[in-house]
Amino acid sequence: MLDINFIRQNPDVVKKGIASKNVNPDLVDIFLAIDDKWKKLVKNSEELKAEQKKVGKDNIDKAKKIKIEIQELENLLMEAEIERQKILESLPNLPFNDVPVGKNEDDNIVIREVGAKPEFDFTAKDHLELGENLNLIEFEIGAKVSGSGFYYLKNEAVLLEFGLIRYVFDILKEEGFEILITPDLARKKFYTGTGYLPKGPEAQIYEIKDVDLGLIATSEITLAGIHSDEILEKDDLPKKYAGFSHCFRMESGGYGKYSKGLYRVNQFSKVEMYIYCLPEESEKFHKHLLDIEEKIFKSLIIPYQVLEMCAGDLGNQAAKKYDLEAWMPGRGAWGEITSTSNTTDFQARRLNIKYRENNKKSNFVHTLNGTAIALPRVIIAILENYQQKDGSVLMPEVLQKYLGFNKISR
RNA sequence: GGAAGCGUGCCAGAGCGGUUGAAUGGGCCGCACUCGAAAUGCGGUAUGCCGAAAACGGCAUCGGAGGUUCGAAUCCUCCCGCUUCCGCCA
Repeated sequence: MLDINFIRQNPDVVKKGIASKNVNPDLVDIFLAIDDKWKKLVKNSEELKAEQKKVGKDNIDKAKKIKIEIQELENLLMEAEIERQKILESLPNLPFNDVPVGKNEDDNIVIREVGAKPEFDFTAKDHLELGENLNLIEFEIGAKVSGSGFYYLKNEAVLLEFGLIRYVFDILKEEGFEILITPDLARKKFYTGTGYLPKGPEAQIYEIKDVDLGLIATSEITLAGIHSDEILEKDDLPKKYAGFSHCFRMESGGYGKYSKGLYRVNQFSKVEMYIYCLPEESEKFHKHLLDIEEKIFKSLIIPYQVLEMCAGDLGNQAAKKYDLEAWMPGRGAWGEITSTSNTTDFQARRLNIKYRENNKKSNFVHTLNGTAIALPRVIIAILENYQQKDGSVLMPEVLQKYLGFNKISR
């Protein structure tokens, strides 16, 4: 959510910013018009209430009449308020000035490429074939029991998932994160609060019938919720959390040739990093998150490239965002494996997360998120990059002590 | 899942229909006392919004959302959370 005062004072800056995210800049004028109307209604109704209070002490009949007037005004005020809030919540966060200009993912910038792509003297298989041959992944039973988009991991793939999680948690503890396993379900106010229902209701969240709960799409939701409606002490910042959860996404509709397999699924495991910090430090911590992501993939020896997202591909909440894409030989293309965003005070304002220094005035914190490890996609990358001519798959060296084996073969 | 109780400011804790944004104590911040400190005394100590250049004025907020009333922290309904007892389970 943007700062109302900032919009009032800098309408042109806001227009320019949201236009760069492909959002209609006229929304700003529409917002200001309704905001103006709202202000007038507030003034009128507050004056009447003050009158009512005064009069009620010695003239109850007159106060009763005022009450009726107030009710009429309050109805109008409520309408204006809902409309105003709706527009406000539809405005995306503004991109930083140094974010590349661009319309969509085609305009993202490759900052660097790290690691050498493997060269095979045989025809590389994709993870589907490897998974089947090595008895690691079962899609058909997943579809039978839970529907398409669900799968069972089997045998070494199970151990690989747990080994990766353990490995990553060791790194994150070292980097000063508090490690957590979060709930897989959260109340609606949280999965809307972090903006995961941006366009219309229930876009990609599974909701539980008859209760105010939905399956989270990422533990960003549960991590951001930890300090909602709190005022943190300045000295306690930054707060760095790394949370494991299962993630659930409906992903209804097709995504073409990459729909098959583990790349886009309805349920997966993920460790997410989340930082609450002082506004002046968020750019520093964004770099920190990107560094950790790169450290993980460097150590796993998986070739990747770092992308800086252009304004048009930033999404609703981010002021700046980097993705890591791993090389996936099975498709002969890069595939997204992490994403880290600086959401500045956009989430904090919506979730009401502030900090205060001694008795000074409080202010909104900045929040950042980044993928530490999204399991299925990393499993794809490992299977495909580490495959051998004989059909077996070697394990990254750093994982071996977590796995208890160094190779998967039949 | 059933029953009962509870939810007030940074904390503890009063208030249970009307000058109560909220007694009292603690904490914290000033000031005084002191060579300095402790103790003591005095003063201050919420947030959001609207209006004002400002001083300041107004409105809202006592878990959340509604309702009753001229008026609600106080009465009613629903929801959330906590505690205790019973049931059930890993």
